[in-house]
Amino acid sequence: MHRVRFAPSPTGYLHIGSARTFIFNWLYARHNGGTMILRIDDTDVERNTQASLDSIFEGLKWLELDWDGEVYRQSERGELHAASARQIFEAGHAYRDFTPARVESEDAADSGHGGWLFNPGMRELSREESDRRASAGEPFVLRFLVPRETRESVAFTDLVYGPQTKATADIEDFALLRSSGMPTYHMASCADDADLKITQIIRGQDHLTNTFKHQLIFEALGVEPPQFAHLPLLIAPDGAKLSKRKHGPVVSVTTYRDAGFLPHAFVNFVCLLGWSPKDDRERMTRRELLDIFSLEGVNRSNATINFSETEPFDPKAVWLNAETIRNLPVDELSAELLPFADASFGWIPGSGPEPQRLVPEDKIRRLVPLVAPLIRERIKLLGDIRDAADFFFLPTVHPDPLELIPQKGDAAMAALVLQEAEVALAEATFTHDGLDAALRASAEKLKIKAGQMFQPIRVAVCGRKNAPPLFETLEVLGKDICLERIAAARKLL
RNA sequence: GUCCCCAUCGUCUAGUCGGCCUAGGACAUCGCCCUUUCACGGCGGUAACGAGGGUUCGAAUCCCUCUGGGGACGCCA
Repeated sequence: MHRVRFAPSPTGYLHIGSARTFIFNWLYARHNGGTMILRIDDTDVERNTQASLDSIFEGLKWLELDWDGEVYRQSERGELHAASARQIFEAGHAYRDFTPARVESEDAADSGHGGWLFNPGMRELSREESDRRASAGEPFVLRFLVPRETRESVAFTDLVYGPQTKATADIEDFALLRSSGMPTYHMASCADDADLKITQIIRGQDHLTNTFKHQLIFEALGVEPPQFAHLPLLIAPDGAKLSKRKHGPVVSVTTYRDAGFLPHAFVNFVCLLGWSPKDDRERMTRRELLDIFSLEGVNRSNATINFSETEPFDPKAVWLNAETIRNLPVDELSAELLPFADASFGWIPGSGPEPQRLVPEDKIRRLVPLVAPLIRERIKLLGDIRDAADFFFLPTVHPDPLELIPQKGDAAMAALVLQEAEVALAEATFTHDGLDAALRASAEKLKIKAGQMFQPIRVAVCGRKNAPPLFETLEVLGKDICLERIAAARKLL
């Protein structure tokens, strides 16, 4: 039986690292027919926000990842945590430390405070004195009494990193309960994992050294510790662990969503960071992913995710997204594209808090399925529709007169082409074949190359040189708009 | 500072017990082809075993040292 959990703390939006931890847990659970539990680690009341919690749920919903109904909040399980702490204390594995809290000093970790293990005098306090001071109301933290005298080391076998041991002499007396009575992360997490019968804890490698402490807690609680699998960390191009504070919105899952990533492309990309199917496969469906996922394929070294000021997304993620777009059936792609089209073209830019419609919704709705097949090979993100398809939606285009001039031609040729095009198109059937026949005949008549014929027309109707294939484009635009735009372009010459 | 982890192309990675590795794939990049533009697609190129010692007939693969990188060391999670 496999029971895994995803345990985010709601102190910021859902970021890529957390999403990956979720995905690996999810894959593990689904692959093994296990259960996936969601647990909100919200013991730090100071830093928790509802907005952050919303963002986490929103992100998971977008990724189309589910869990098995059970959602727990640590803040509602205080009694369990307290009881567990009491149990450890009564069993003699913890002691009260009445030392006042250390004041927030910046480099606490490296300013000569190196090998801190415990506060002097506190381990030795007799039970009577400890009880007396506690009942007198003196504040204390409950610390784990690391068994340095009776035991050399703590060991466990990580499912990814293999056998791990750490000398008890290197483990400090960590806190279980704060002076407020609230449990620390270590206490709450282990008490819950034990109570919820979690069998595998799959989490970031930044917890690897914490695991020795957790091992100790489980033992003190008298329960069999779960198995652990630590995942290599995701690091930024600057070499540091990915963090919201340092690297900004690019680490947020919603940033990917808003730019027009498809959920599965994102999941696919994230899976490739620190895990490999070992057979050179890169694009995988969700089905394939969960069929072949295994902790054995998880790597041990950290993975750099590439992004920069100019390219906010890892090029491989973008490629994967483009591939996914190209392989989507037109109707599905259209549905995905619709909100982006509406946001890009539907409204008058900067029309204030109550935006005004620029293009009617039904027009956008009608056009998107026609445009989708023409741009699917030309966009990498759904949001690219804004630049790739503007001329289909916007009422007017503004061609650069210089661009109307064809290769190895001049303004006179452009004028001639447009004049001829106007005549030919007025007669032509607006289908791919009809337009093909009409315009090639025109080129022949003018004794110019097909390309020279097409370029001025393309620029006239699209407003620029780079656009989807001409005939399909003209067909979607329709005769009226094409003739109108060609006439307008002629005036520019 | 103390402890832990890691180390193959720019990036993500393959490399089961050491020989089949003159190190494979993908992205990115460069070139060519296809082509009405842009894309897509096809073909090809550049590009890596951090260093030094061992062990061995033979090491990217095993051991040691160094170096480099990351992480943890909080009454945060």
